[in-house]
Amino acid sequence: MYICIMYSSELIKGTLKTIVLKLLSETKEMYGYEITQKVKELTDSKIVITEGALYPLLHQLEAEGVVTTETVNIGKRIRKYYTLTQTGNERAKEKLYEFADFINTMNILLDLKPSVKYV
Amino acid sequence: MYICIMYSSELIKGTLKTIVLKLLSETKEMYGYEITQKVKELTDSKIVITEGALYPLLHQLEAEGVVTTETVNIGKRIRKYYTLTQTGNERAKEKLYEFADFINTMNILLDLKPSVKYV
DNA sequence: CAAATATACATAAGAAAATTATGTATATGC
DNA sequence: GCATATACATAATTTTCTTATGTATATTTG
Repeated sequence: MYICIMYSSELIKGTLKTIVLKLLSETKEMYGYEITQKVKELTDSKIVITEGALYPLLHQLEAEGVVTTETVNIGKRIRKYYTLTQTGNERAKEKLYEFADFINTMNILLDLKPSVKYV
Repeated sequence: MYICIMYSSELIKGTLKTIVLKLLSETKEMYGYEITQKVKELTDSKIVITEGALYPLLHQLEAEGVVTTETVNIGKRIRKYYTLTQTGNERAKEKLYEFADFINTMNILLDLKPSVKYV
């Protein structure tokens, strides 16, 4: 499952794309399994991305020209590396900015403080 | 539409219940239309709740025993007031706590600072 | 060294939650 | 009088994720 222990799944919907774009904007090249492990590690297993959610998204991003892929043979197994295109880098920035703004709005609405800064 | 100008719809999915429960936990009694207007006002029209999203949710919450309703006649029109039950109050607290924790996790993951406090 | 677990991809059926559209009706402001 | 606001409701469709299934190689552990 996309979310494992902590959060009700409905809460997370729609953040997957933002998460993936952010990770790819930091680490030039990543493959699917690597992304799932990185998220698990960074969130202390609070957010666990499933393959059923991730792979279709990655394929969609490729179809949209947001990422390009390179398939590499690791022994007899394959590994598919994803890299952001120029469009992808802009998209990542937009998504992050949008998310930060959304958090600010939610903080005001739900009366949580302080607010998030995104520079 | 649920979201009007600012945010991509996917980002907001799943936050509606949290928003509604929070508002009801602050203002004993609210009716549907009032909730849509309050959210619009508090978010400066960045988040706009649609009837198609709100009413089914309110009905669901009633079926679950989270809220009780009271129908009042305003002239020849009806107004349906929603009030949190005891269960509902607990649910509201849980949802808010969960959301605050989720925001913290996302801040770490997306490297946004500072984090949100929920006491 | 066999079995369990981890690595690594993929897709398809179904569920959940919203969008979009439609419907009904009264009240108010210009 | 007409447009907009108030106030409810539901139904078809879409999006996005969950759950399940499938294939296959690599590594760890008892």
